[in-house]
Amino acid sequence: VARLPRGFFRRSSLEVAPELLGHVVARRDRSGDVLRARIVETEAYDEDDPASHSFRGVRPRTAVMFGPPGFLYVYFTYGMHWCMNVVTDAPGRGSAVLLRGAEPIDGLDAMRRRRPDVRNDAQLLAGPARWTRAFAIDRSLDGADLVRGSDVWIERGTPVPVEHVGVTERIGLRVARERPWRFVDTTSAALSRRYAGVTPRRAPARH
DNA sequence: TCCCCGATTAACT
DNA sequence: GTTAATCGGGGAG
Repeated sequence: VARLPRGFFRRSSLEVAPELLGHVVARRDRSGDVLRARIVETEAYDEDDPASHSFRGVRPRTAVMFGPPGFLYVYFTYGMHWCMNVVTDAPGRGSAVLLRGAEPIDGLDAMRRRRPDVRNDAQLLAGPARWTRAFAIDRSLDGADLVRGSDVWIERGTPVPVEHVGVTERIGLRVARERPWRFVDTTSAALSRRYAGVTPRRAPARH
């Protein structure tokens, strides 16, 4: 199975985020189990974006975001959760795509082992920190090469057709929340938040 | 050094 | 709908 090439990631995060939907994240864990999942939810972040970790420039934590594309940026948050991103755009540009949700394909037993409390398989990877826990992703994978590495990579899948790509505001932000930079497969049951569709407008007043 | 709060989640009312 | 858990980043002093 072909991996997505470096060039796929060497574009703006706003282009890459919706196009990642439908492709497959693969992970070989320390037990040798190979896990696979179909991407159904992403968010774009960029350096001109007050909500992005790269907004304040290069820091030890965010150095990977400013490096070459096609690498994994992993960060720790809320004192207990890991989240993973795909680094995008040219080197020097602090941009990335947050991987927020996916549908399990292979390695279900290994995922369930890490989340024995989750009843519904569709919920195993429905959220950025749920996904990293089920995939055993932590700081040791920060900076992993998705194009040539053997711990985590991205295989070519079937892109989600544009009519099934939903666009919404990003989740959990207080700053720049309004940017419509979250992308979902509207047909998926593995979203971190249900896609509500276009907000219905109030019927025009009659007179 | 101190303080605030976060690209979250689960368990509440 | 609200909130506790838990810790590292970053700004203020």
